[in-house]
Order: sequence, then structure tokens, then C-alpha cells
Amino acid sequence: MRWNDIDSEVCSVARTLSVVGDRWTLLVLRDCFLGTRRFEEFQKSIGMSRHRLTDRLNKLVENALLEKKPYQNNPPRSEYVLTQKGLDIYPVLVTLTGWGNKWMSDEDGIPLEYHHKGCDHKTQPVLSCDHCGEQLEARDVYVAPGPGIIEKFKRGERPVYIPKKLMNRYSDKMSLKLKKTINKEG
Amino acid sequence: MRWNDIDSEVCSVARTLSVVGDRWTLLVLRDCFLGTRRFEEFQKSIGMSRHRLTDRLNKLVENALLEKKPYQNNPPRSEYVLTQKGLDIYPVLVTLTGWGNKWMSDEDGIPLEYHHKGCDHKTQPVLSCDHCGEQLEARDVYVAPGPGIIEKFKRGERPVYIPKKLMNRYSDKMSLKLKKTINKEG
DNA sequence: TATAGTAGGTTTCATTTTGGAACTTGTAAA
DNA sequence: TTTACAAGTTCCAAAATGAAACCTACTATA
Repeated sequence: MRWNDIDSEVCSVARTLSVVGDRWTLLVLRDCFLGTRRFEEFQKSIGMSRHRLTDRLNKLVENALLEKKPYQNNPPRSEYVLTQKGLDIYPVLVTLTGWGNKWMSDEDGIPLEYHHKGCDHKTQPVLSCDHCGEQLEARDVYVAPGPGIIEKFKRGERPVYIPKKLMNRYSDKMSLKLKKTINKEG
Repeated sequence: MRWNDIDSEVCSVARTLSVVGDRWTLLVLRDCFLGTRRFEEFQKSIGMSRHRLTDRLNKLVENALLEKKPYQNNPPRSEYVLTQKGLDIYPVLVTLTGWGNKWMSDEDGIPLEYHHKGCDHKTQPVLSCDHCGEQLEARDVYVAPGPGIIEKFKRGERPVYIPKKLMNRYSDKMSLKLKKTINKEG
């Protein structure tokens, strides 16, 4: 399979990676959240080739994570600013940072510290349940097929290769018959 | 700059991406969290070339996110299972999923739903402050240089290109003199 | 016994993607 | 007049990828 085709996978991870899952793009976005807006700034900060930077910025604009805003006309110059869609990537950068802080830091310690304006404390953001507010780890959560998979199965499409273990915890919205079909095929 | 050199950047995002930031690796890890453990399963599920899969699995083992465990001797066969370091990537996958659910879903709806075992409710995990528990968005947080940057500056290294805006909110642990130096150079 | 199937790779080779360096364009400053 | 700046573009060699075929050691089936 070509990388360019993963945007049509029925998987939110794959679809997201089709937008931000290549070399450099997440570093460009990291810089955006640190206040960087101009071509030369990105290039100096990230150290990627101008060639690639042009391409990545264009794709981020195409995908509407960034907006290109002119700040002068002659010669024409623009800034790249985050849209809401781009701002929403923040949690991804935060969790990447958290993992790097924990597993990739050197003896000096972590490079950047987060501060929560609300409580005015240093913070390491964690995942929590949007229903009960409790902190979440991998073991506290399970996944079940949602409408995006179930509807396609009902129409006879076979959108994904679904691990059997997952299917054993199928959503209650999925009929028993459907479950059987999936298990048989899977 | 070569992609291979980003692991030596003084940035937790860059360092993390040096491990999981290439094509396919995060999809491999996604599958791990869905219960996939064997070569053929990964290959069928992800659809990437066997060639690349071999390489990615090896790198994940090298980087200690996966462990290779033999499950039979003749012929020798192994499973790839998540280590703690690998399990800790979970928040990254969850936030990627969240973004994809919001911005990349088709008319059918989201592919997979999360359930919180603790409160037995559907959940969309969110970021929250590990100090006060409040939900976090980009605007609620600011970053300041941590020891990983400050110590290097003190030793006269210039580890990063730091946007001026960031430096204006420098950590109180950083001396005024140091701040001046940085602003002058930056 | 011969044949096919399974699992986990490796090899080869053509195609894509990347990185680096130099060049372009319009303007302003020294 | 020369230099600098910002935001690209062009060209080319080097690296990464994808696909298909092959390999090895079993096991199951005809």
C-alpha cells in the first residue's frame, strides 16, 4: 500500500497521520504553537530544507491546519497562522512531549516545562475521561466499533481488518449476527 | 538537516518523533494496542510492505517500545509485545484518534469508540492538568525553558533556536543575565 | 509420497521522497 | 553600487519506499 492511500483507511489514527504523519510536519506545528509564523523562522528553527518546508507549509494550508495571511504586499510576504483545526492538534504535541520528557530526556532534565495558567502550577498534562474526569491509562479504556465501522459492515463493505480480540468486545449496538459474520471472516 | 539527526535535538517532540515519527510506526503501535502481536497480523492489518514492516518492528524493539518474545522454537517464531515504554505511547494514539474523529470522520461517524472501564461510560479522553485536574486547551497553558535547556545555556551551548516570544516568558529559574544573552543572540 | 499452506522473514529493483546548494525576485538599507 | 532580507524555486544526487518474488522450516492434506 502507498502512504498516499492511508487517508481512505477507516481509522482515525491513519486519517490523522495522512495529514501530520510525515517527517517534519509535526515539528512545523510545534513551532506554530511556540509562536513561529514566518518561513525563515521555521527554517532556522527546524533546520529542514527550504524545499521541504515549502511543501509542508502548503500541505498544512491545503488541509486547513494553517492559514496563509499576507502581512505586506511589495514584495508579497505572508505569515502562517493556526486555524481551529490546527489548534486542535495541540493535545497530540502535548502527549508527544510528555513521552519524550519521560523517555528521551538527557541528564540535564526536560527541555520545556508546561505551566497551567488556571491554577498557576507547573503541569504535566494527562489524559482524563471527559465524563467522570478520572485520569486514564491504556488499561482503563477499551474500544468498540463505532458507527463508522458498523454502518459500513451493514452495507456489506469490509472496511478494515479487525483483530479478533477487538471483536470480542464489540459494541452493543452491533447485532449478534453481525458479530458472527465478522468473526467468521476475520 | 537529516531526519536521522533529529534525535539529538533538545526538544521532546523532536526526540519522540525520532522514534515514532516516520511512516507506519504509529500504525504498528496502534495495532499493538488493539492486540496484534504477530508479523503476519500486522502486515494484513496495515497493508504495508513486509520489507518496511520488518524494519519498523526491529526499530521498535531496538528502541525498547516492543519486546520480541519467542512463542515456538521450530521453526523459530516470535511475538511483539508492548513494553512499559511502548504502553506509554498510548496518550499519543488517543489524541491522534481524537483529532481524526473530530476532523476526518466520514458521514457514517467515528470508527471506534472509547469506553472508560472505571465509570462505564463512552469517553473521549481529554487533556487535563495533573495538578488541579481541570481540562486543558492550548490557550490555558504556556511553556517555559526547563533545566534541559537552561543548563545547556549556562554551559555556553546554544542548543536551540528559541522564538523570542517564548523567551519573554522565560522560567524564573533563568537569570536575567541569561535571558538577556538569549534575547541578544536570538 | 507429493503438494500446498503457514509464518516470518530476505532479496532485488524500480519508483518516490528527501536534502543540499545554488539561483530568483522585489525591495530596502548602507 | 553593493549588500541584505524574505520567501520561495530549480536542479540533482542520495536515501527511503513498495511490490513482487524468493527462502526456510515446519505441518496438514490428498
